[in-house]
Amino acid sequence: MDNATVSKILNDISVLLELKDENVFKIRSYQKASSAIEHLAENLSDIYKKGGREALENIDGIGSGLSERLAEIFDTGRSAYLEKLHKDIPESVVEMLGIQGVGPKLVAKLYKDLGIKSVKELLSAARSGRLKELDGVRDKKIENIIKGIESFEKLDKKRLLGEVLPYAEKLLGSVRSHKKTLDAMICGSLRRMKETIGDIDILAVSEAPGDLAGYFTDLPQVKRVIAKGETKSSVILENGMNADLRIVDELNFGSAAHYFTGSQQHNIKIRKLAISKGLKVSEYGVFKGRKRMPGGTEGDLFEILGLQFIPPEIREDSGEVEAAMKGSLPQLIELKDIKGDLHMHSDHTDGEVPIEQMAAAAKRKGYEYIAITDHSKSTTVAGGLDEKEIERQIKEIDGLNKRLKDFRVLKSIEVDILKDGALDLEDGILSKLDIVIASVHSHFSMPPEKMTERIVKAMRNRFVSIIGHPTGRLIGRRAPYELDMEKIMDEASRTGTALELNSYPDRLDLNDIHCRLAKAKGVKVAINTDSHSPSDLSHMRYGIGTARRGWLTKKNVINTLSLNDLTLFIGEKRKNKSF
DNA sequence: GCCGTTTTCGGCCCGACTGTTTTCAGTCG
Repeated sequence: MDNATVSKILNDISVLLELKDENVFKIRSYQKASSAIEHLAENLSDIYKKGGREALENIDGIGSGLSERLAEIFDTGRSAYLEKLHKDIPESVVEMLGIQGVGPKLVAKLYKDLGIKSVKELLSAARSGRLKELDGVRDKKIENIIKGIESFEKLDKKRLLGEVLPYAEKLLGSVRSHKKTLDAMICGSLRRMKETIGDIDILAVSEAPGDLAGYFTDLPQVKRVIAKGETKSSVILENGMNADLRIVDELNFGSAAHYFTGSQQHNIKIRKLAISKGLKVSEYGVFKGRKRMPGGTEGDLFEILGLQFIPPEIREDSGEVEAAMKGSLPQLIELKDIKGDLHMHSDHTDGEVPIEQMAAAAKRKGYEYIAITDHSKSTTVAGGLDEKEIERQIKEIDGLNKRLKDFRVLKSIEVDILKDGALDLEDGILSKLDIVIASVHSHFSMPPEKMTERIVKAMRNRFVSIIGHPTGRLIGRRAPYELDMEKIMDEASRTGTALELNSYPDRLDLNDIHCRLAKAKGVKVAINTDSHSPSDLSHMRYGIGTARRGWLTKKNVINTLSLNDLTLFIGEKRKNKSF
């Protein structure tokens, strides 16, 4: 069983406990454990297999009670506790929690006192006025419930980072354009560069907070105002997303940015650490008794607590606070470290423009090299290239390289890994290329052992320098193919093969957790865009964000190397005649 | 349910906004 599944079971339990009005700290324990497991690089099931319940209890947030629940999950594949909780509360009741402004207390009352079991039943009860039978529910509340249900479905959906970030940046631009705005930034999961985003958080400093709040809630893209105050406003946007604007004094900008960036688990950890030092942390600063400690930046906050600056992307309470205490945080990779892009398509296959235009676009980005990696013949839908067409492309690129100054186009191919792990092209033609990416584009549903063996076999070809989008997932549309990632990584490390972090917004494959595992296993990563047009080159920042979430440094990533060193890396593997 | 350089029991992050309230609970992040 994978960590995501276990994490979800614990989270589901916490939600049901909330509806049962259980002890809030018990609920928080389940939430904390769920989050800890979600961000774990190693497979929890393996940890249990190797070290039993004792090994589980070594993980922060897991004690004897939870280790027992987890042991049952691993031993039997299910949780009797969750099933028992679910007997009292059907899934359709839980779904009502997704409505803005409807929380566990209200859902419990709706279900228990009125027998309302679903969003649909809630809507008709709201319209008929039956909700007034409940204590503390009056006209305004009913009106909000109806409005909440109207945007319920859209709100529920998480969206891709690559969709939301550009949209949020426009919104940020609007906030910044207000005359009284002194400063503004994006916070929340967007700043942490999570692969999917639930809502948009913007923090601002303004000379006239009331004016700015009014301006924000009146923006044309705002569909509905949920809350509007001097310091906090919340709206639903025309695209169905939730956006919050928080306005603070300049003095508090840093501590508010920290608080507003999260994650929640990270904030709790930081605030607990502060308490242990006799301090208090809130969005208004660090306090000793009533006295506010000097300094207003995020850096100051960390410094007062005796911590290194923790980059937003790794604020998940997955070891970053402990590392910052010891001063052992890594220097995370940055966009400017990238010297080239090793996965892009041209109009020879399914790309939109000629090679020369892709090269020009990459050069404008300040890159030193790119690889043109068109598809191979098996990928017929994309017009994959056969040997003759590759020979022609080689000649074209050789010609182009003679004309380009201080830039190099690497001759390459994204070769298909066939069903049995063989490659779509013979070594003879591969050897004429500068670098080769091998990817799976067919037969996605295979037993995990078979899929693992298939990719391992491809890695054993000395011409394969990179495995493209290793899990094949399309976020929200296609599950990753099942494989033994640890085995793949061990083999990648052994053969000197890099794994790709594909930056395409719906791929981000490897994901953040995989990146951390790759780092631990000494596997090199290639952060590529898989660009099909010049504008796709800008997707690199999503790959960098994911890499940073996975604690990667410049040294872990091959396309931070100079062309010369990259060539050495490729050559090193090619020296081996067999694996 | 977790956790412990004061504690194995008694704590557990902190604050804004809304609606229904005469002092606060519920929700959200």
